[in-house]
Amino acid sequence: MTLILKNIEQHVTLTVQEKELFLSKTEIQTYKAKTILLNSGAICKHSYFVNSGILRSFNINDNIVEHVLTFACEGWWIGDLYSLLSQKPGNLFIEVLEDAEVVLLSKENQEILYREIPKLERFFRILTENSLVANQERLMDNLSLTAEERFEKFNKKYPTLIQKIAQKQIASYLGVTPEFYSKMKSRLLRK
Amino acid sequence: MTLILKNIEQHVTLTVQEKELFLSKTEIQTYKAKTILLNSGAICKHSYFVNSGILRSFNINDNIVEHVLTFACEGWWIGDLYSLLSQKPGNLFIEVLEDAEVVLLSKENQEILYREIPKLERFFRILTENSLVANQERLMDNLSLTAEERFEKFNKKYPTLIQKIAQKQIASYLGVTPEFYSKMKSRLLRK
DNA sequence: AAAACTTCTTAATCTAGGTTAAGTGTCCTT
DNA sequence: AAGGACACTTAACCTAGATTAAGAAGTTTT
Repeated sequence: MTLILKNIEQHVTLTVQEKELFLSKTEIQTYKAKTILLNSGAICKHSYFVNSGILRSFNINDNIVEHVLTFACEGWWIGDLYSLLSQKPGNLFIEVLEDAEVVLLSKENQEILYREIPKLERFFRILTENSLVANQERLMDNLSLTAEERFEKFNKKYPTLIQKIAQKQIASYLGVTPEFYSKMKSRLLRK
Repeated sequence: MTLILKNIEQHVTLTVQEKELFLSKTEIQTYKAKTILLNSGAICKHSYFVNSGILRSFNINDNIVEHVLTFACEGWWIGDLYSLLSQKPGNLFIEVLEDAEVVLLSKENQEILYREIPKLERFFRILTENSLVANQERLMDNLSLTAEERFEKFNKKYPTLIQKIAQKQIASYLGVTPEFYSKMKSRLLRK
């Protein structure tokens, strides 16, 4: 259960009281695979931290095609940041891909915690900075690499994910169709 | 000159002393168009805030093709966040597109300011959150929209930029070749 | 353990956007 | 004001990846 505290203490140090206060403002839930934690069009009320299992966030465009924005495994945060910050309806779905235990931190409690434990401003600043760096890299990769190059990079970066989740999810993350993903994979295996 | 203070005060309130301290840790420079402020392979030492003019950040892949990550006009921040945070050599160039006046904030001074004015943790957290939201939207747009749709969205979002900078820059931001951009533009005009 | 569903594979065909190339316009330089 | 370097356009042709379709292989449900 202290996974989330370990996560925080990678960047800032908390006192025992602060840890207790933090935990008192969170809530733990378990969810079965296929559960939808957030629907497109809804307002995102929580940040989610994954204790175990796998979640994903994705949107669906006019053509009814899904596109994965993020996967979140053990020790990762996930949410619809746009909706969470603006408290307006978002475009993202958040779904459980593999039975999961999740820590929920509501927006209100997050704001209370910023006031009570200012160090958490620093923690979430660093967390967000790291996400932004990763996102910028992915954006540039999508602009400048071929699907095959992105696939190989993904393989190296998340070797365990590939065994755990459906191919179509990875295809969707990479921005290709499942058919093309399959073709690409067999082409690479033949080498 | 107080543009940067106005920018900060959109999210947090500073005392007169804090404002003075902040400004004392920054430096103003003017640059001619085509000046390179940061080279790929170099370590990024500063965050840049644009008082006037236009900058861009971009990378260059193996094929010698440029891809624009960001434009920054009056009132925007720019930098190579990856390199700035890690203090490792980055992949981005930062270049002046239109004669500019820029506020430089060094990484060391930024860290001093975090210590002296903890509210700035909050400011930069919010700034980074907003960048991340914008980046995530752009990423999803690149995955799910056609070049034409991205072009129209860009038009609506940054109507003034289009008059000011070369078409090839916008093409590069959208992820298409200048030739295709030109074709697309005349196709849209014919409607 | 059969039915029903979903995922994955393979292959033929199609298209958004890339490449190459040649010509025109524009704006720095000197 | 002439020359040179870019920036933009147009057009013919090309390709990475999409679409469609149909079958095979797992999974889940009953």
